[in-house]
Amino acid sequence: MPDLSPYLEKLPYWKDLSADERAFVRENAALPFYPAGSVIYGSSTACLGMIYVVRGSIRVFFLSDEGREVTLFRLSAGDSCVLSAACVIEEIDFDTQMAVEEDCDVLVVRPNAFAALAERNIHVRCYLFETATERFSAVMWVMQQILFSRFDRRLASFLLRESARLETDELRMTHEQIAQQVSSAREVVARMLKRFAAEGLVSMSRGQVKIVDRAGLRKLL
Amino acid sequence: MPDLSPYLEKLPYWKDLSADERAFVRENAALPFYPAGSVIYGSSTACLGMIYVVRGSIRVFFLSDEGREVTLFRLSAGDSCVLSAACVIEEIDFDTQMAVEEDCDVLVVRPNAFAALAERNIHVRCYLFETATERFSAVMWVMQQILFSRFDRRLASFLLRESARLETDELRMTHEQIAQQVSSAREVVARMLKRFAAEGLVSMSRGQVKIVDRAGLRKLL
DNA sequence: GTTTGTCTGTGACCGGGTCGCATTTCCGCA
DNA sequence: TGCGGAAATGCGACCCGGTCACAGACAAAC
Repeated sequence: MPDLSPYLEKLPYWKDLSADERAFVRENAALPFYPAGSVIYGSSTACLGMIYVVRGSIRVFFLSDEGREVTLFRLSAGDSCVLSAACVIEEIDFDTQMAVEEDCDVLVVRPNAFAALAERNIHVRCYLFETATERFSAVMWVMQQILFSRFDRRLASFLLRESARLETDELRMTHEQIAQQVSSAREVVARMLKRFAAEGLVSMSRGQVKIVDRAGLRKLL
Repeated sequence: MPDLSPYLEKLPYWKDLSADERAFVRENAALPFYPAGSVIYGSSTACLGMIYVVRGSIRVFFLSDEGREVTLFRLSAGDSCVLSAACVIEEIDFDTQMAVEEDCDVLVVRPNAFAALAERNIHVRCYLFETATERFSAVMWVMQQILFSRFDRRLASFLLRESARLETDELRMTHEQIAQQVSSAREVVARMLKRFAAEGLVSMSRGQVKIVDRAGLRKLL
């Protein structure tokens, strides 16, 4: 059993806990490892609780009955999230899925413990709603994109963002993976990338997209 | 200048305020009247502040550059909302519009005052994020509908909900108004209503839709 | 009556999601 | 070295719903 202290101290509300409460959290926390590809939270899994990502990255998305996915946001090292504790938060009554993109170590505070804590300590309660609100804000931006932006814009914007994030203009992703991130279908991404390629904005090869004309892409926004 | 006390006491966080804070709110509150049709908050208006609806109803929606609207939720008597104070809440950085549906009396706490209050009083701060989260939850439901539900379902569901809410099966609404509520276009609503009528689910006349076969509509869900 | 504005009906078109299947590329392994 | 299968891509047909451009149809005011 590893010592969780260094991670527990990273919790945004740790400083607002009493000694008793800290002990209580310590007893109800764990640090599981999740391999890439695993689904850590969703309709088929039990309630997870509040999470803090120590290493790796997680994709949070809607899943429809027919299997369509809409990506809401991604969590990476240092992020915490309470949507995985939705089941014990009465103010939140919708359901999301969480899938691991890169191998993850995740600090988990069990759902009931977290709920009890939020009940007793107003700082924790405040933290809970505050992070939820921040996610809200981010998700609203995504929704505006999906609802109002033509697909060429959305794809161009994604390619530019991703290239900036990874500091390279050779993106190692399949059309399928891109489609997942921009919440569209593989064929649609392929169609548009082909158009982009015809216009000299990008070049393609199996499993990779290379940005050729960054300025041209930016003009689409 | 009317006495605002009876309304101020309805604020969810009123009981958590000190005497000083109550006086402060009193000095920074107002009770304007807004006629149906007016836009009380949006890209073209100043920041409004935290609101509490005393009478009437308000529609909150996204507005795209091209003028498309997506209805998020509606506020009616007794509801409060902080999205109209988004400009002073750094955790919220997206923008909505608010339009009056039925003549409204609205208790308003000016933005800076509300922000100052939230800064000083953790209960107010907690209230702020808590209501934001509740809206979040409701909006997510709407988004799931728009993203995943076929239009016939969405329309049927709206007709049934509205008929239940108003306790009548004769809905006095134009196609245009219906389209606004379900975030679609007038022509699309007309098409679908015609189909519903052909199937004997509803009957139509100018400015009104009558639900004929409630069970049939429900079967669409 | 006529006028005017609101409401509704309709056909054509477009973007993008869906489906089915063909083809190419990669990679492990005989 | 070549083969088999999975993964990745290409592509045409179709559907749903949003958009556009009109053309009636109806109601209230005069």
